Amino acid sequence: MSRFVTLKDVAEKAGTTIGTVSYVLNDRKGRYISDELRKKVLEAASELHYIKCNGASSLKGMDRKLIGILIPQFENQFFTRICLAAEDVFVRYGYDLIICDTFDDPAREKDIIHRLLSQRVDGIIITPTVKGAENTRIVRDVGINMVVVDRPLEGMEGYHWVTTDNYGCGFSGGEYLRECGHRKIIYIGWKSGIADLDARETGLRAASSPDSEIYPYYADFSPEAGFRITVQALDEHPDATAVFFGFNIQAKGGVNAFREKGLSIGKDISVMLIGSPEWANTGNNDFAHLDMEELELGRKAAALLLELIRNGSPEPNRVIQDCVLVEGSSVRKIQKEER
Amino acid sequence: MSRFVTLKDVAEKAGTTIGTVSYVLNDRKGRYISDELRKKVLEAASELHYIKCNGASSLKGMDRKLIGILIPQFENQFFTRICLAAEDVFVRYGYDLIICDTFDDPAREKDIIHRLLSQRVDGIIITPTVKGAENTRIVRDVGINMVVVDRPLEGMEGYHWVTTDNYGCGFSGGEYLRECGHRKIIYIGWKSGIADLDARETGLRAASSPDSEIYPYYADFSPEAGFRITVQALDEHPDATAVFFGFNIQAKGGVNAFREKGLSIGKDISVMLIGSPEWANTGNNDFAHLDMEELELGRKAAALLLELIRNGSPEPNRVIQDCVLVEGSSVRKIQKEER
DNA sequence: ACGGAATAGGCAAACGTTTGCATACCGGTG
DNA sequence: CACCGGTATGCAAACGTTTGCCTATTCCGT
Repeated sequence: MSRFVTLKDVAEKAGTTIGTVSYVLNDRKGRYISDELRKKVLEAASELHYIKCNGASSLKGMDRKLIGILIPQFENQFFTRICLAAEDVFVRYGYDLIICDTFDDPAREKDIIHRLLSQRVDGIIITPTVKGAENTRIVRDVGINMVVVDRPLEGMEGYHWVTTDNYGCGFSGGEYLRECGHRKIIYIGWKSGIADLDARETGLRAASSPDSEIYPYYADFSPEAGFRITVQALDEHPDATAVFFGFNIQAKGGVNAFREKGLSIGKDISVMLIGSPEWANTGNNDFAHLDMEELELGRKAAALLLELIRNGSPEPNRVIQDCVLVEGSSVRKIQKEER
Repeated sequence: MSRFVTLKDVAEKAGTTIGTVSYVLNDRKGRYISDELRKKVLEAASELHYIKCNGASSLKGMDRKLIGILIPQFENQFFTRICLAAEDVFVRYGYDLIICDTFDDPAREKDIIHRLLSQRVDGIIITPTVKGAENTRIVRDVGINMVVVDRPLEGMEGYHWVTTDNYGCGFSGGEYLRECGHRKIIYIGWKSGIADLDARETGLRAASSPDSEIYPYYADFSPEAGFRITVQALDEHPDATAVFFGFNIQAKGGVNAFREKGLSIGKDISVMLIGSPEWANTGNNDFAHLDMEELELGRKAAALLLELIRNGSPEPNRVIQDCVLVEGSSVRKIQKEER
């Protein structure tokens, strides 16, 4: 099938031995090599188009130059942006990124982790499923570096974690809606089983004024479910003046419900969401939202993992990143006298 | 650092030798192994949490179980969808996917290809840059299977290629605009240096009626460039009734130009694009567009590559996928008497 | 009783690297 | 001249697998 040039081939052509070739190509010090021979080796390697076999060198304890990243939803821009940013960091240090989609399925997650270990990756970045703590135990056991992003490993201690301020997201959004005069708010959320994510709703409630009414609705983590639940919520609460989407993926379907119901966004109904999908401010859309700056999140996670791989770090790190409120015409400012 | 269990450890615990363990774990036939010993080996492996080292077995000619995919723009949903679909196919066969962003930079592409070969991937899927033919020569030389997606390898023969019908996209769009009565159309395109992509404009022109006017504008492959060029085009051609975006990435910025100029999409100006970014039909947006069905594209490419890896295939394959016209309220139907 | 399957499993060579150890030459110093 | 440190390179063991080649026992038919 495929035929690769090996050190042996290079050594033969340069008239020396594989040991010497290895030293030259890796530019190792602690060994004397004449300029003449070095040049011959380099030439031979280049002429034969020698490409080192990473798998073989990793057997000798070298870096595999491979990082695995597990995300729960590839179609969710929040996660693809994290990957994008991480990849950009890793390539600078010669690492390749294996990107895996768990589809939020714990069984699939377990499987993927196994495969990644089998590839002997140098490190893992993961946004875990509900069973993440259990599934990642093996990673810790074999001693592979890992950084958790976004969601926590529930029931586990002492891991490295880079995340957003979920409570803050909810709170900032709630504050903005309160300031704009909204008192009856539909909240669309996801019952993920991950306590940390529920803080979005908690934050929203905490920021709302005491006389406010929050109508909570929960659906699956998909645009379709978001659409259906939004229609239902609007039907059941025609008095609501605003809809707050806790998750952009549900919002994507949800925002299509208003057209369906003949409601004009920013006039008949105010809409806001957590996250910055590209549709939020493109074309006719101008949605108020909370930017979680996921590019920065990905960069931080990648940098932390690299640090761990290179130097190790005894004490577990935890980084919480603030979110940024972005105003938009999708939220109407209700005058005092209107209420 | 990390400490993995090896075949030797398992063999010791099971009271046998590594050879036998290997046979058992890989379920190789052609060798007799008593049920008793097999059970002991399996138990030992599971208790010790043995995880095979793929790198070592690939040294012996086994599959690396690793596929590389190169795309020019990670932030472009067209490509992320291709990856998403491909990943989904590959995992079913136990392959991991290394996703790499070339940023359309030939030097980076060359670098990435080198790294992937160094990982001894079993196959490569690539949407090449302008220098793709040159940069992928080495892939062919070492005999690694490769499938090209979307753009061609210009100046090269006999490779496997899965692509969309660029001419057809332009033609279908032009036809639709003609039927809706549009005669003065701004075309926003990308001077990529890739002839195949220019067929989009050619198709548009071919479908337009003879008395039509096409105003072509070209910009870089980014939303920002798309925005600027659209503003300029609108300034220079206030008589145009429609704008046709050849590339969704430019369109993303471009569609924000209309708000800026006080033009209402679907009323004052008609807008259409090639591609199906998620913003096109979300919330207030309802853009007519040409769906290239990239999920299907990714699936086909992955399936073809798998086929090549498993069975090989002498004659190079070429698959061209049709695009689908999706109507939308962004295009106004101009009445005869209005003209 | 004997030859030959069939059953069962050990041994060691290879895959492509990295690296410690050994060798060998040279010039200079005591 | 014996010794030493510096220079330059070869040799071979290991890393964790896979697999071809042995050996040894049992069982059956003649």
